[in-house]
Amino acid sequence: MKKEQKYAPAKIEKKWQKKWAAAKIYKTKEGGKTGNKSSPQDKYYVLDMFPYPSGEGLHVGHPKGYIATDVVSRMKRMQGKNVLHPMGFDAFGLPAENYALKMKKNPMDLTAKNVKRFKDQLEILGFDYDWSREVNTTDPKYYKWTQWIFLQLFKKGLAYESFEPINWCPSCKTGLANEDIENGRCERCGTPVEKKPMRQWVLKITDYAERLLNDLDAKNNDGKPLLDWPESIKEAQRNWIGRSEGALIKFRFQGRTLEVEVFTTRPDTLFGVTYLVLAPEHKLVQELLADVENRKEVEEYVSKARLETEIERTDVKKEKTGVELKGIKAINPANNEEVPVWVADYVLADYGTGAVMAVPAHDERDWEFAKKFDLPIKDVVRHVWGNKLPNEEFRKSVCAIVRNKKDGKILLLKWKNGEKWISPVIGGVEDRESYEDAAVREVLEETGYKAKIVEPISFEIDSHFFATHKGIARHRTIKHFLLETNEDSHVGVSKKESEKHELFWTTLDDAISCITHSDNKIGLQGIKSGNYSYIGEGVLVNSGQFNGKNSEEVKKEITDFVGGKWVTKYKLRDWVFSRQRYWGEPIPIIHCGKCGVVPVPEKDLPVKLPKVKSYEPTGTGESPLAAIKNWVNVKCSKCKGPAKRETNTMPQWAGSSWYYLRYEDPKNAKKLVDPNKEKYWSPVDLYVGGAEHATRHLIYARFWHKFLYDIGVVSAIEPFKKLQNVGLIMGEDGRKMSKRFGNVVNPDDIVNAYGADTMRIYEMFMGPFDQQISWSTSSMVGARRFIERVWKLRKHTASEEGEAPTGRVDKILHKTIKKVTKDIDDLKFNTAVSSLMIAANELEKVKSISREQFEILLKLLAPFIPHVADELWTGFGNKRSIHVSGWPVCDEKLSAEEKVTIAVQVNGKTRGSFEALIDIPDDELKNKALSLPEIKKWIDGKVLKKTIVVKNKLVSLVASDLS
RNA sequence: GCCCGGGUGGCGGAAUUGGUAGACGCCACAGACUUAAAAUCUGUUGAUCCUUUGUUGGGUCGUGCCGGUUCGAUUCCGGCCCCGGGCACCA
Repeated sequence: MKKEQKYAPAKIEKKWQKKWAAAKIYKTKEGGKTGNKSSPQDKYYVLDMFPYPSGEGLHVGHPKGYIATDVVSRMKRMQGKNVLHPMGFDAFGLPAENYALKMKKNPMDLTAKNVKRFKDQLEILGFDYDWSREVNTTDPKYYKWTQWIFLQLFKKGLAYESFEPINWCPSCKTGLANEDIENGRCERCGTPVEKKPMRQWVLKITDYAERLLNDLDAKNNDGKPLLDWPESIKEAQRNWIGRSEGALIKFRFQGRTLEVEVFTTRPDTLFGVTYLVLAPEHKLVQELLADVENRKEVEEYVSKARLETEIERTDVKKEKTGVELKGIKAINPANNEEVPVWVADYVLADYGTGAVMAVPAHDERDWEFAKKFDLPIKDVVRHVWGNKLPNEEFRKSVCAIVRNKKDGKILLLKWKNGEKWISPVIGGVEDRESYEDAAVREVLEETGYKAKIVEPISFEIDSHFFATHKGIARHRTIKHFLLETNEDSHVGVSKKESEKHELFWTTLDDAISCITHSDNKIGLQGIKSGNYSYIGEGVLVNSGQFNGKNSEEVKKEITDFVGGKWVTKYKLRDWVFSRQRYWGEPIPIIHCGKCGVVPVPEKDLPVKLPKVKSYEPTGTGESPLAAIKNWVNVKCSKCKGPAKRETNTMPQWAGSSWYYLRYEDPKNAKKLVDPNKEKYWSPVDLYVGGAEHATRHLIYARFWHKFLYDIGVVSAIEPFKKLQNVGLIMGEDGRKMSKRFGNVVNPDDIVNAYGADTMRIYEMFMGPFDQQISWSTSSMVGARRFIERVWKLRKHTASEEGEAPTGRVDKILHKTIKKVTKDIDDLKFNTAVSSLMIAANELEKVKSISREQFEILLKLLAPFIPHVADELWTGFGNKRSIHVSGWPVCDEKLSAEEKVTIAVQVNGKTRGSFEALIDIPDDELKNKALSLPEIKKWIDGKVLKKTIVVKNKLVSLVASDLS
């Protein structure tokens, strides 16, 4: 080794990348029976979400996840695992196609170029991918199997043609899946999505909803979760799948045989139904139309609703609209009451049955609708406060909220009874007096204000409580009212009343927070929200034989009573799988005039995507492929008669739904994956990628995997054992890195200026891996300094006959081995790097270290800074690369501390500390603590009341004054 | 609105069966080296008050806010506020 060789990353990095490639040290050994004999316990499959090679190129944020898997895979390899760490490209789909259209290039050529550029950019970072296993979703050898999976789905009835209206992006000119929509807009281009009826292929993902949901919480035999995934991703999937249980209940129509079925999660409120609502698209609307008195009005409403975009339609703030089907009445099966039937767009056609029973008293949306159209509101669930008490005295009472007409302030009473109560006007209802009269009378008596009732706010609520000031248990039935008054209507108040409480005016918000009893707040909360429906649980009233029962407990009983069915519904929709675009896998289907829909025989796969001159989307519901006559026109594979190919293509998410399996056996021409190899490698042990894939890629892949499991292609029920999210790297200005903001940092520039190793270790060090964080080039220099110090540390090594290794060095090293190993396993790279820095700092302080000791440090560093590590490693004369050497193992004996610092606290505050041998008895620690001068100072003249000793940690003394 | 994360110095962050808050790094400041600068090395670096001017020693406060449990709370409990994300007219 030359003595004063300077650290020059540019020189060593290229050199090592070539050497590694030449020596094939990262080539994965074959698994399974066909391969080596290593057992599945020795394998480790670590996977990145493969990139979508856009034309934009990389910024420093993109490789962060790849660096992490690289670190993990390198450690696992050194630990003797058979590591599979592959990389490939997801290149079909809208983004590439739109970009190609913009650039006026063929997407096929452009994709090849982008992939090349992407690979070059990845290569300079020194990753350990086994490129011999590279996959590309646009390669016919690959998409042959994507098409094959589609055929299997078709055979099982899980791929079907549908003519239902779907989401259509008028700008991208294609249909979209529910998952491709963000707040009513196309996720790609932001254009508001329209509903468009058209023929399309749909995958029945809803058949798997239950399993997709349940397996999120499944446990292994050892009680650990089957999916070691971030809770946020699991939660996002639960929300997306959106399971809810409820009842299907049939309503007959007055004077006809027709029935309508509604779905409700609240069959307990059935007696409170005051009208029925059908979605505008509901079939029955058309069927009933002939007998509807206001037919024209209804028709107009329905066609208007069809034209609305998703955004207009689902805007929560929008006022409710609807039209009554005049002359049509439905019959409530619970009490045979006739209720009107309405059409309104607040009912969604594609959830539940597209029809709902409206219970305005107990549903906010129905309440709003009923208020607007002046429909009756019938209370059937009574809100109850507190539990029934013995010997209750029953009272009907009112809670009168008085509002000042001028400034909207609310009148409250501050009670002088010593309990510090604050309440609105409350009082009992006299015999033969109405609630309304009582409210007005009480306000006048207690406050001296003449007030008028504006509206009742709630139905009766029940309150059970113990009136401490009177010493009796009470049961009140309370009704809240809103009244209005103005200051000049004050007529004075009796002395008796003014002794009881004083009056004050305050704002609505303030009133809600200062009222002392929550049963008196309900009215005010209703006024604040503008909605007086009660959606909580309670006791049934006005519900015939079910009166007095708890609403939660009575749900199934009422369902049975009316012959309803208890069912489970999901928000998850079937996966709209057709795209009317060029750049995707052709759907392997033939349409024959005689035979109908015919699957392409498996032996004819792949159905290759033909080269075309014009791949502009047509917007007609046909893809550009429809124009290629010699491709479209084929012989029917059944009857050999003239037929046409399906011209729709698959969505972007098709190829990525199974690619992880192909890495296990990338060249297999006969099978998607060899079962032995699949058994050996599956599942993926660690999967790293962005959280934005929570409800698309990760749901689709789980769905396909479960299907492949069902048809015996794969052996595990879930594809990805552990999932780790990578946090975005933002620009230095805290915004997303984007050309638009001019804050893009290019990895090539960073590597040129500082070296790949510096960029790698900095990205691992900058913060918790899964957290979003801003790039900081100035912070990164610390990483470069650290590498320089390690570089210099090599001079620190003693010559062969040098000094004997000290215990201190071994202790530092073995503690570091333990920490770094655990941290990498837990993907806490920032603290792993931090402990490596600490170790290097410590080693610098020591006079000299042995070669073996330095090599331990190098091995721990190797996953993070592979080039420097190998350069220094071979500098010591090692022949084989450090990356195929063994990972150090912590020797607990060497890493154990014999001395610890004991903290001493007096009355909970740390007042001193001392060094002590490990594990010495409590008594000795206590005595030593008491003898310290800085401690004596605090306990002199006091009585020691208690002593707490925590082994190897602290002594806590509790002392108090003598008196 | 519902659900899931999170809130710690000038900055990124560390510390979890409750036990010395601020590891590690950046920035900043001071010193060494240098004709000089850069680089490098050494040291200081939460706020505030007292003491010292023999240059140090010590007190109080401090992990979003308020309250509670405890000898002791960033950590546990109750109530709020703010930020990020998911879902949202899903009956």
